[in-house]
Amino acid sequence: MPKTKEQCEEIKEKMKNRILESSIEYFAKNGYSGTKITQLAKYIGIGQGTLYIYFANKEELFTEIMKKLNSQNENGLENLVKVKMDSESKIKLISESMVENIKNKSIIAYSFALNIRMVQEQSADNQFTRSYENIPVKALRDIILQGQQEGSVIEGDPYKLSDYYWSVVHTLALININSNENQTLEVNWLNRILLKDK
Amino acid sequence: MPKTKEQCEEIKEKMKNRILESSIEYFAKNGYSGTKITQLAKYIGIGQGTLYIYFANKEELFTEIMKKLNSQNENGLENLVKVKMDSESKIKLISESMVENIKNKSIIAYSFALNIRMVQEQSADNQFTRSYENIPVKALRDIILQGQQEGSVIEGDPYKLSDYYWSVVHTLALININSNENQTLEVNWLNRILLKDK
Amino acid sequence: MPKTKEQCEEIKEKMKNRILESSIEYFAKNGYSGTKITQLAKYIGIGQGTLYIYFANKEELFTEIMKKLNSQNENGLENLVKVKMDSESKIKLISESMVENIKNKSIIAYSFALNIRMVQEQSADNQFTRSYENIPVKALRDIILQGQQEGSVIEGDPYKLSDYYWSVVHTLALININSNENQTLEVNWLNRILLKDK
Amino acid sequence: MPKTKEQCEEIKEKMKNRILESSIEYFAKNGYSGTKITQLAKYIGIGQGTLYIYFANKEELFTEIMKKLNSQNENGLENLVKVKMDSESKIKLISESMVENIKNKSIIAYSFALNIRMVQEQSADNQFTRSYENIPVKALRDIILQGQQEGSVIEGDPYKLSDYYWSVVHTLALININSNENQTLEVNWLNRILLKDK
DNA sequence: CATGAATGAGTATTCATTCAT
DNA sequence: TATGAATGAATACTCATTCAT
Repeated sequence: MPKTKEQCEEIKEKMKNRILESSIEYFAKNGYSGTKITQLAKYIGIGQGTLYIYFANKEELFTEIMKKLNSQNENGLENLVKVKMDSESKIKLISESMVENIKNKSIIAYSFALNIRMVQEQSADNQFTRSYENIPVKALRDIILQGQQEGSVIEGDPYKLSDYYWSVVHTLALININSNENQTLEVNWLNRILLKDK
Repeated sequence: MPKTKEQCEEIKEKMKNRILESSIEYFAKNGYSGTKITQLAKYIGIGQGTLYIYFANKEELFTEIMKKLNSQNENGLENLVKVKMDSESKIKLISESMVENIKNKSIIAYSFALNIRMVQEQSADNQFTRSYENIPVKALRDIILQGQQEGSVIEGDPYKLSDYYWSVVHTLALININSNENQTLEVNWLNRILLKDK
Repeated sequence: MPKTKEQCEEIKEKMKNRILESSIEYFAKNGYSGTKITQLAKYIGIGQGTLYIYFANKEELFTEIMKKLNSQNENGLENLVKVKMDSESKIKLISESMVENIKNKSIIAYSFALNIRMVQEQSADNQFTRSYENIPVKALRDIILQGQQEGSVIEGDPYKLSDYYWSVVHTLALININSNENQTLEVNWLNRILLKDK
Repeated sequence: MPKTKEQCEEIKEKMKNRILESSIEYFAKNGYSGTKITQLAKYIGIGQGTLYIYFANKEELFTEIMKKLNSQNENGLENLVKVKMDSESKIKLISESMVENIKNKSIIAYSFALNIRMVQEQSADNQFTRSYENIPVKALRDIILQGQQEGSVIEGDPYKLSDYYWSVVHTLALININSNENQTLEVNWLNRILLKDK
C-alpha cells in the first residue's frame, strides 16, 4: 500500500530527527575528528549508507546538529528577559535550570559540550567563538544590565560577564558529559559568578 | 667518532625537548585526532621520520607531552602552600599568576587547554579526570581549608571547590588559546570563585 | 534488509576465500616482505581497503594462508596410509602425485613454495620447521616403516628420511613456481630418494 | 702520520671484505627485502653510513656478495673434473664436502642458502635460475657423463641430473642455516641422487 | 674516514563515501 | 528506502640513503 506524500515526508522527518538526536550525544562525547561514521551509525542503530540519504556528508550532519542546538537553547532565555521579575531571581532561575540540565545530561548539556568542542575544531565559522552574537549571551547581558542597576550584580562589562558565565556553564557540562561519575555542581557556584554576596 | 657520548646524548635530549615543546602547542590547538603527523612535523620544522626516532608512535608522543606538562605545573603550587601567608593573599597570587599565564599563552596555558582535551579523549588514564589526585587540586584544597578557617573563603567541600576553580581556569585557557583575539579575563572573576565579597 | 543473513555470510565467505586463494600465489612468488599490499590488492582485483575488512593486517592474512594450506595438504596422505597396498606402490603414487602437482603449479605446489619461505621468515611458529609434527611427515614415515619391513625402502631413520623427501619436494616446487620455463622433473628422482634400485 | 697509498688501499680492502663476509650471513638468514640496513650495520658492528662508503647502495652490496660467492664455489669443482679419478669417487668426494660445508654452516652453505633466496627475489638476472651456465652445474655434468659411461651413475640427461643434485644441496643448506638445531643429513642421501645402488 | 641523526619516498592501515542489492 | 561491502584518498609509520660533525 503506497503511502501518501505527507506520510512519507513525516517518516523521513522522524528519521532525520532520530539521527540528529543520537549524533549530538556521539559528537559531544567524541568530537568531530574522533567520530567515525561506521561507529556513529552503529550507535544510532542504522547502516552507514542511511546517514548519507539524509545528510550529504559528515560535515553537513555536524552543521545541522549545531543549527538545531542553537535554535533550541535560545527560546527559553529570550522569553525570560521579557518577564517582569528582578534580575537576581532571573539569574537564580537560569542557574538552577542549567545545573538541572547538566546533572541530567539533557540535550542542552550535550549542546554545551559540543560547543566547547567547536572552539577546538578549526572550522572557522563556529558559533561559540562568535559568542557576542549568540542569543543566550545577549539575553543574559540584558539581565546583567538590569541587575547592575538593581545593585544585585557585580560591576563589569555586562557582555564579558555574560560570556564568562556561559563559559563556565559550558565547561561544567563538558566535564559532566565526559566523566562516568556524576560530578558535583552547586547552583550557588553559578550564582556567585554574577551575584554579589549579601 | 665525531662526538663524545655526552655531547651526543645532550643533542638528542635537546631535539626531544624541541619536539615536545612544539607539539604541545600543536596538539593544544588541534586535538589528538585533529593533529596529523605530516603537518605536525612541518610545524616543528623537521621530517616526519625524525618524530619516530624519538617517539614510537603518535600516542606515545602525546602521552609524553601530558607527563611533561603535569610535572611542570605542580612545582610552583606545592611551594606556595608551605609559605607563611594568609589564604586570601595566596589565592589572589594564584589567580594573578593564572590570568598572566593565560593572557601570555604560556606553556602552562597550553597545558590547561590540552588537559580539557584529555577529558574528551577516551584514553582511560588521563590525569585531569582523576583530578582529586592532582597536585594542583590538592595544593589549592589546603589553601581553601586554611581560608575557610580564616573566614575569607566561602563554605563548601574544599576538594570540590578546588576542582571547580581549576575547571574554570582550564576552560578560560582553552578559549584563549583557540581564539585569535585576546579574550577578556579579570583576576577578580577567579578570586570570587573562592573568596567572599567584603 | 536486502539479503538474508545466510546469503550475506556466504558472500563474505566467498570473498575471503578468493582473497586467500589469490594471495597464496602472490606470497609464494614474492615472499612476505616482497609482497606490497597495494600490488597484492591490484593482483586480486580489489581495493586495498577490502583486504582489511577480512583480515586485520598483513601478518594475519599470511598466517591464515598458512593455516589453510596446511589443512589442505594433509587429507589425501592420511588416507593413503590406511589403504591396503605395498609401500613401494604408495611411494610411487605419492611421487607421481607430487610431480603432477608441481608441474601444474597446483595450489599444493604453491603451498610448498610458501613453506620454504616460512623457514626463512623468523616468525617462530612456522609449521615447516616443526616438521616432525606435520601430518605429511608422519604419514610418509609410516609408509617408509612399512617399506623397510617389506625390503623396498633404503635403511635409515624413517622420520629423517620422510623429512628429507619432503624437503626435496618443497624445493622442486619452489623452483618451478619461481621460474618461467617449466623445469624438468622426473618421478624416478623422487622415488629413488626412498626406494632401492632393483 | 699519513699512510702510504698502498697501506690505505689495503685497509679499505680489508673493511670491504669484512662487510661482505658478515653481510652474506645476514642476507642468507633474512633475505633481501628482510634485511634492513640499520640492523645489518649493527650486526656487522659499523655505522650505516660506513656501508655507503664501500657500496653505492643495498643492491650493489647484494650483487657484490653474489659475485664473490659464485667465484669462490667454482674453483674447487673445476679442478676436480680434470683430476684422474673414477666418477663414483668424485661424486662421493663432492657429497662429503657438501655435507661438511652444510653441517659447519661454512660460507659455501650460506652461499647456497642465498642462492635459493635469489630464486625468489624477482631480480631477473639471478645466477641460480640460469643454472645451466653455472660452473658447478657444468662441472658436475661432466662428472655425471663420465659416470654414465663407467656405469656407476643412473641414466638421464646429465645437465638435468646435475641441476637436480645442486637443488637438493641448496635446500639442505637453506634448511640448516635457518634452523637452530643441527638438521640430520646423510652423505649417502646425496650420493644416491646420482649413483646406482650396488 | 666513520658516524648516526635526519630525511622523505614508499608502505601499511584507516575511514568518509559510494553503490549494487 | 535501507544496507553494509567495496573503494581509494588520506594518514600513520618504515627504511634506504644523505650529510654535518
